[in-house]
Amino acid sequence: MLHERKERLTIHDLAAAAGVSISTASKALNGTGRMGMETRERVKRVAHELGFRPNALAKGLLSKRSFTIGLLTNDTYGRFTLPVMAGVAEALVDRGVSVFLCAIEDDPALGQIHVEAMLDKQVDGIIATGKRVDRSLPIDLSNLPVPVVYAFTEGAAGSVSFRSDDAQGARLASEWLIRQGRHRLAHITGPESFFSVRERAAAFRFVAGGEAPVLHGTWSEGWGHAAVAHLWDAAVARAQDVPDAIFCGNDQIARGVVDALRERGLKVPQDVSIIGFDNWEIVAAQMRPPLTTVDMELKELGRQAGLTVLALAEGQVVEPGVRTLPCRLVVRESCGGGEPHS
Amino acid sequence: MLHERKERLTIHDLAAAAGVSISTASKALNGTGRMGMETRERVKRVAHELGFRPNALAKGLLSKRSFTIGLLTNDTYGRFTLPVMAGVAEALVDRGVSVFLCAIEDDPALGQIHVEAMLDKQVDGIIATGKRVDRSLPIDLSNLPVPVVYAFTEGAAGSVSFRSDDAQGARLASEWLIRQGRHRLAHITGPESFFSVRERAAAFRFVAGGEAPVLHGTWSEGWGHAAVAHLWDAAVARAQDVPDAIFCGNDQIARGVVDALRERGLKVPQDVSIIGFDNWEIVAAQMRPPLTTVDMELKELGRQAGLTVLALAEGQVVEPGVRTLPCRLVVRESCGGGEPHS
DNA sequence: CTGAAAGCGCTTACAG
DNA sequence: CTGAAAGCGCTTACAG
Repeated sequence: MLHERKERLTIHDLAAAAGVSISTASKALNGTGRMGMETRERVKRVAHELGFRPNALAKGLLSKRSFTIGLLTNDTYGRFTLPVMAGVAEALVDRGVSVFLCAIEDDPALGQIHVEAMLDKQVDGIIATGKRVDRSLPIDLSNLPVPVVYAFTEGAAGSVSFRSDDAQGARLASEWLIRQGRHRLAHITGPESFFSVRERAAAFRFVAGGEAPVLHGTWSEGWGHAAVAHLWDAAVARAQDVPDAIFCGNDQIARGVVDALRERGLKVPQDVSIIGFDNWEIVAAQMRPPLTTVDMELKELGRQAGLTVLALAEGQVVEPGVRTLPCRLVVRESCGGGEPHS
Repeated sequence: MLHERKERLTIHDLAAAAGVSISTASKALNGTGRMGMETRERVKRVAHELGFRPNALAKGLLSKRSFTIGLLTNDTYGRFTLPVMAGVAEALVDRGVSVFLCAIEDDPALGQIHVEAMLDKQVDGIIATGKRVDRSLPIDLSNLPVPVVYAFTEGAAGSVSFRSDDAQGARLASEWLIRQGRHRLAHITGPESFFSVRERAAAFRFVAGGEAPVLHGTWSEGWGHAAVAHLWDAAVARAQDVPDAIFCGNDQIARGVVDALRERGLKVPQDVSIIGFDNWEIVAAQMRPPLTTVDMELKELGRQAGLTVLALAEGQVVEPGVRTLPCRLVVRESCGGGEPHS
C-alpha cells in the first residue's frame, strides 16, 4: 500500500482561501486580536469547510506547550495501570492533551530512554505509576525540567503523590462483615512487607478485635486455598469456632478461599461471608458467587493525577505531599446482605 | 510545588559554548555536512557535557516526522491491547518513536476526537487494535493523511492487518491432546458469532473428528462450569463414554471447566486433560493445576505492526492484506505429558 | 480593523 | 572547512 502523501493544508492555504493575511487567519481562529465579526466568521467557516487543522508541532514550538504528557509505569501486566491511564486520559482529552504510555518494566536503562524521549518531545509533564505504593520506579524523576506527579507508586521527597486509602478500604470491608451479623472475622492477605498489607491489617484488627487472625502469604489463589486449610485445621486442633467471615487481601486470594470452602462443603455466603480487595471486575464479577470487594477507585486517582500535572504545567502552585483517596465498597453476593453502606 | 522553569538549552547555547555557528553545531550532531574531525568531536563533547538535547518539535516541523505514532484501541480492559502495545513499544523505542495510547471504548465521537488530536500532533502513523478480529473500531480510518495498520481488529479494505492464526492454534491444541493419548475430545468455546470461534472449531473438528462435540456459550467461567454438566449429563443419558480431554475456547472457560470437574470428583489431568486458549498468565499460571494453553503471541503481533507502520511512514511499499501469525503452545500441567511440540 | 515582520528551535541548500 | 540565510507552520507584538 503506497501511502498517498496528500499535502496537509497550512495556515497560508487557509488565509489565501479566506482572502486574508495569515496573521488575521491565526487571530480569527484563536479568538484573539481585533477584527470585523464578519471576517472572523468567514475565516472560521472556510477553515471548517477546508478541514484545516493547525499543526500542533508549530504551535508547541511557540507556546512551549506540547499538550502532551507521559505516563510511566512498571506495571507490565497493566492491572493497575490501565484504570489509572483511563482516568488520566479521560480528564485530559477535552483539554486537548494526549498521553504517551511508556512501560519500563523494572529496567532503569529503559526508563532512562523513555524519559529522554518524552523530554525531547517536550511533554508538559509526567505521571509516574506502578503496582505498589511503597516502591518507586527504577529511575529518578526528581530533577526533571517538567512537573512530575506520582500515582500508586512511591514519590520522591517533596513531590505530589496520590494513593488510595488502604486503611479506610479495610475498615469498609471489615465493618461490612460485622454489619452482616458476622462475629468471627479472619483476614487472609499478602506479604507483610507491603505497606498496604500492614495498613489494611491494622484497620482490620481495629474493627475485628486484636485477637482476630491475620494470615500473611503471597498474592495468589493458591495461598487463599492453603490459608483456609490452616485456619480450619487450627480451629479444630484447639476446639475453637471456625471463622464465619473472611476479608481477603485481594480478589485472587478470595478466589482461592471460595474454592477451598466449597471443597470443604461450606457455602458462601450462607456459612462464611467473603470479601475481596481490588474489584478486579473480570474475576470478581464472574466468581460463583460474584464477589463483594473493595474498589480502590484507580480511575478517579488517575483523573486527579492528570488534572494535577496539568495544573503544575500551567504554573499553578500545588501543595506537595501524599493525597489519599477513599475506596468504595462494591456489593455483590459473597457476603449476603443488603445495601452498600457508602 | 512551584516548578522551577529551568530554561532548556537550545542549539544556540551549544554553538556558543562550542565556539561554532549553529549550522555547524547542527551538522556536527547529526553527522552530516563536512567539517574537521576535531570540530565535530568537540561539539559532540560539549553537547554531552551540557546535556543538550534537541527539541523534537522543531525537528519535526522541518522533517515532517514527529517520531510518534498513535495506538487506538477499544479494548478497555486491556487484556489484549497491553501485550500488543508492549510489542509495538519494544519494536519502536530504539528508533526513537513514542506511542500515544488512546482508549476509545466503543464511542465514535471519542474516537474522532482522539484521531484528530493525534493528527494535529502529526503522528507518523496509527495502529488500530481491538479485542476481536471480526469487528472494526467504531471509526473510519481509511482516508487519513497517515498510514494505518490494523492488529487484532478488522481492517478497512485494502489495508494491512495482522492477526494470529486461530486455525493453527486450535490444531496445536487438539493435536497435543491426541498426542497425550486422549481419544474422546470435546470443545467448549464462545459464541459462534465470533470468527475466531468458527475457525478454531473447524480446526478442532478436523483433528478430533466430525463427531466430537463442540459447545458454544459465553466467554465465561460460568459457561465452562455449565458446559461440563451438559456434556456429562448427555453422556450418561445416552450411556456413552464421557470425554477424556477438553479444548477450551479461552482460559476463563477452562477455569470453570476445571472447577466443575473437581466438583464431580474428577482429576485433571489424570481423568481429563484440559487445554485453554489465550495464555492469560495471571489466571493460567495460578490455576490448580497450572493450565496448558495456546498463546496468540500478541507481543510479536504488536512488534510487527509497529515495524510495518514505520516502514509505511518512511514511504516503503507494503503489500496489503491480512497477515496471520502462528500461535504457540504453552505446556503446563493440565494435560499431563511432556515436551511442547512446537 | 488588518497586515508585515520577527521569532520559536531547528536543518539544509548555498556561498565563501 | 565553516557560516549566513531561508524556511518548517505557526503566533504575537507592532505599525498603519
